[in-house]
Amino acid sequence: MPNLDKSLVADLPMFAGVEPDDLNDILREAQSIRYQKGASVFQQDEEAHSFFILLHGHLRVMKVTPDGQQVVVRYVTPGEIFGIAMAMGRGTYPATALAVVDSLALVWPSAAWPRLVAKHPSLAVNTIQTVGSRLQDAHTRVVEMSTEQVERRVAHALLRLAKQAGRKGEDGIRIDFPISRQDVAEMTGTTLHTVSRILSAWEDQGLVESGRQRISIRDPHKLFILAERPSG
Amino acid sequence: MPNLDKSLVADLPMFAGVEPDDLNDILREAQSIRYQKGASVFQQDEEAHSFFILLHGHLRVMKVTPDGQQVVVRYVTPGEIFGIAMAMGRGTYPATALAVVDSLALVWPSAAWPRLVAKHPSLAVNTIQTVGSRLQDAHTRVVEMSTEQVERRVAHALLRLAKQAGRKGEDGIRIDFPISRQDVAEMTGTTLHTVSRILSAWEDQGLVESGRQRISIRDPHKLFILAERPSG
DNA sequence: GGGCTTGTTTGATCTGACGCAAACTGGGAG
DNA sequence: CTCCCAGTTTGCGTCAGATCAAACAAGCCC
Repeated sequence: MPNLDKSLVADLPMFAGVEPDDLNDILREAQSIRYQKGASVFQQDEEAHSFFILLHGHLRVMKVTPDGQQVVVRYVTPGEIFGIAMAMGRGTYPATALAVVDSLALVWPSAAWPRLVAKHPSLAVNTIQTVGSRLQDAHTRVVEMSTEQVERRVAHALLRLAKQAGRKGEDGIRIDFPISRQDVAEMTGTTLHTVSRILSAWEDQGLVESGRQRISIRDPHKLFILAERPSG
Repeated sequence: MPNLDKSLVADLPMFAGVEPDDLNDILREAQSIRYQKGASVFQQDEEAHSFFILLHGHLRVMKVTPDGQQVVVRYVTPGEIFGIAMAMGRGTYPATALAVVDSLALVWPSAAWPRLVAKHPSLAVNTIQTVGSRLQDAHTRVVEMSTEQVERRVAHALLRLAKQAGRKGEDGIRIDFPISRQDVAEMTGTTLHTVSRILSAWEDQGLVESGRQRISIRDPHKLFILAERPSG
């Protein structure tokens, strides 16, 4: 993995507790690959040949049902490890990852994983924490889907997006990659029509400002109230 | 951990690749504790003082929302590790675990985890796989909640219960612990009323046979068809 | 810059499932 | 054996949100 600023990578949670020398050893086996906007990084059910760390850009991870419906599992933000299907004991990827903007990732062959983990036990510990926190997120989402109605689910989704990919601008916190009504619908288990109606209503109230594949949160606090309040 | 048949424990997936001597080392730090039906093993938001392996019985793991609604996260079956909040980097349990029948578990202090993992790297590898497979399950559930309507969600839930806690009887596959309509509702994000209606209909069609806190699947194949078919 | 594609808005209608309410029943406690 | 309670069944009215349908707009390509 030539010509890459290691100081950035060294601070990632995945490499916490890893000595600089060991880090070099780990990075030596990786290559960096660019993905153009719209390109797929890996496909659902494809053999899990590699695992990755995102350096730049944003990915959408989604699952497709047998009858063609899509569900957005999550968005990957820089610094995150992803595609670790092999480490989780699977032979294939459980979902598809797509670059929503031009992106750059470190890529290791899955075959390197057992060796790396054996040599650098911190990796295993950090991976447990990473996967564990994703499990929490997934459970949170199950709880939301079970108990909240659509408007609040959308509010929660937007707040989450703002936290992990929000960029402060003059019109509030803007989600830093193109995202459509359809995408939000696939994150919250509803339809683009309903999302559109909700965003229109929020726009009238001055809560958000949005357009074609673009959402900014003007009033995060009010949105938060709306997300938490049983019926507000 | 005195007087326990180690041969049973040795075959658990969590201890795959662990040498017998090492296993003794691990088990030495555990104690076994009994939980009466209805007793809580740990509580949501409580400090994560211990982690566990279930030896006998069944636990219901659930989350409670701020406004008091419950969601069943999963049922724990014998052989499974649970309560590993600490390993996942959390200080408190994210959910409550309740014994639905008299149960028996091995219990380790959470403080022992780092030491055990450091000494027996297989534990970390196995834990990643365990947590990973739970993450898959959770994502599957999110997809179901997003794309399927209630009847199919209930069908999937029952099939899953049958697979992990089914006991063959004369009236089909019976779920091996007391489970109410309310419980099924909390697993599928619906109400006990709707579950009751669905089960009644299925009973008329000879798909299931059920009663007070008791469900048997008479015709798993037809139920499976119903669960998978877009509109059957 | 004109046309086309892709995403968005908004209206009208329909319905699955929820909420409420009330009756019913299995099985344990005394 | 009877009472009682928790769990279950079932009917009915209602509504959040899906579905269907159509017009509309922002970019992008040529």
